[in-house]
Amino acid sequence: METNKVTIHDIAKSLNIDSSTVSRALNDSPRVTQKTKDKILAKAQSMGYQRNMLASNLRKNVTNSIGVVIPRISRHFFSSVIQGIEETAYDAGYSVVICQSLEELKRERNIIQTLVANRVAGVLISISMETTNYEHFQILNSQGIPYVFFDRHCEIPANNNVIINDFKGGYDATQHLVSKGCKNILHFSGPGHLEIYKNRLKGYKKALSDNNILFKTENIISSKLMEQDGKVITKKLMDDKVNFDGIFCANDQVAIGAIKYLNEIGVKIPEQVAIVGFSNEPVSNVITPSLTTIDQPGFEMGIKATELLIKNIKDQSGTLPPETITMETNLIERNSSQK
Amino acid sequence: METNKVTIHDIAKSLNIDSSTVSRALNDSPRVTQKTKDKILAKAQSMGYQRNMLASNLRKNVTNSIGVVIPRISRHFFSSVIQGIEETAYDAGYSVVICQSLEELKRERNIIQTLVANRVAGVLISISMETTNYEHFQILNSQGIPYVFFDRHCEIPANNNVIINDFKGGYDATQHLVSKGCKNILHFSGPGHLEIYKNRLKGYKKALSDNNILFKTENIISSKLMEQDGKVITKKLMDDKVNFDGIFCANDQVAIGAIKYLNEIGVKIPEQVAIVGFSNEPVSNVITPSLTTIDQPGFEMGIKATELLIKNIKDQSGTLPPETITMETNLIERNSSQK
DNA sequence: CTGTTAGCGCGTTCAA
DNA sequence: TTGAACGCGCTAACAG
Repeated sequence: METNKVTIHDIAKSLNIDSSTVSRALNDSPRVTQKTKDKILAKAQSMGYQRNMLASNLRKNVTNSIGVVIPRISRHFFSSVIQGIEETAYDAGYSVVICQSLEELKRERNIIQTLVANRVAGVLISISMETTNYEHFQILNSQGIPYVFFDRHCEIPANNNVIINDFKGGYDATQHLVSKGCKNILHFSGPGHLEIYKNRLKGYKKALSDNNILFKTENIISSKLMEQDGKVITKKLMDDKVNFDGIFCANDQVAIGAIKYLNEIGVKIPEQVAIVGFSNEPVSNVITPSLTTIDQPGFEMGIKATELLIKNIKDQSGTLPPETITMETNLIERNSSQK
Repeated sequence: METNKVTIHDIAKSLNIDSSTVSRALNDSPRVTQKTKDKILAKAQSMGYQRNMLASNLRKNVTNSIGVVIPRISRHFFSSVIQGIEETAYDAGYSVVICQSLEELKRERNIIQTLVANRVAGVLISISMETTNYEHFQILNSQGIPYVFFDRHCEIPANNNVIINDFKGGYDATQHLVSKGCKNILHFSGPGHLEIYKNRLKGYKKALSDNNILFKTENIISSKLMEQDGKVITKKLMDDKVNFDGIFCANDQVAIGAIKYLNEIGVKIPEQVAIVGFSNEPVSNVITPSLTTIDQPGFEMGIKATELLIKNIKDQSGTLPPETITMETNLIERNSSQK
């Protein structure tokens, strides 16, 4: 047990040089001759040396981990973002620690604390639905830990953000429904304090006004956008015999709930009712007539966010200006002929 | 910048005691009076002390992280397992590092190396489809790092495993199809070297023989079980006009591929054809007549595996006998009346 | 370019 | 029960 006890001192001793030179060589410092570097690397290899990351971390007071804070890993959108994060981070030599807030502010605070205590190199954050104040992120500033918001960002402009063009997404979704002949379009919206849902709503309003359709407040139905919400909302709509010919859903969960409920009660979704969600895979498996989705590029978003974060981590001066990257959605119209 | 520089020395100094006593108190050692303990804890609180995990890790030569090695995070089954892992680990004070092998042996080896170098407290593993030898896991033994296989385990019995009763799952699936009247049931199986697929196949064979149905080798179609495989296989079957009245799919991906292809070419899946997969959510969203699934308890599996791992981490003696926990699947018959 | 020296902050010996 | 002292393995500062 416990083999691998080779330290830089061992390899220094066997080469009659100093351990600090070995350290420099292993870190590819320019302050070592290529010749001695080669010698040291060869020796290290042959002795089966492996750097003790714990000691290295302590000395540098930082780890090679990137913390990721998301509401839920099981949401398809987030797991595809993580796919992008993982690949980018892995290639750059970082490992990824994933933490779920489960949409609770309390947990989110806790997670940030833990990540700071573990001296992560940087943090990627998509805030929870409960998050209305952002004080807990200040600790990252005070500790000099760079961070990037993605998707669910906060309205503070002085941050690094990688976000979706939610306004255009909402606009496209609504415009699509209008062009399909819908006159009375409902919007299942999210919590009013989250930027992304505010912007999707703005897009919805703009598309209506551009088409000379009157905006009605009662057509906006806000919820936490869980699948269950979709069911409950749709049930109430049907029970109340509310008149509508289109729904623009602000996310996939609520859309799935709505479709499932309609299926359950045996209501055939007519061609002219279209449901537009904001994430790909899960909705695409729910077969309805004329289903169209506004897909978010989750994977690419993960890559962009990680690249931006790493750029900030690598930056020595700490004076990089805050940056906001906006990504576009894709409207995907599905074949309505499938049964 | 860089506030929080409170160390055990600072709090020792302000109390006129030694830092070692503070260390003991903070670790709740029995070798400190309750009175001084209280005093120290109060002071630590008021000074805003936070343990430096990096230093602690170095000294103990182990972190409080659990490594998880899985093929793909975006597979629904794995993300539900992770949900269980996360919750259990979090409650026990561990953080979770997720690593994806992407079904590549090379990456899997690499990951194990990295986890060892980072001195994780333990590892949870579901092996890749390429993994046919298990030497790279020996390094965990030699370093004294406990590990547990879940779902995709290897045939080595002297390990900790949390597995599905795949034999019974395969049996139940096949029996279900037979009882629905199927006489000629195909089986979409996985790589022959993986235990789980071998066992599902055994269950299939047993159910056939119990029903006096002749087993035919040509009814077994093996692949890597990706969605694309399901499409390709089904296309070939249809093109070749192969005669069958039921399919037992060894996972959800391949089932989705099959169903999607049939949808694409406009073939209505007749009532007597049932497709049985091995994971829940994604398939449940694919609406077909008489779809039945054999659900795996992913979340519970994550909990069990993590509990077993933590038990092994906590064990000082290192002589805990290997343990194998078997979990049962649930056959879920879906309402075939939905269109 | 290389060697010397000095910790990072904690946990654990050994003494008292 | 507490204190003193040491070192985990590495890197950074300062010499030369």
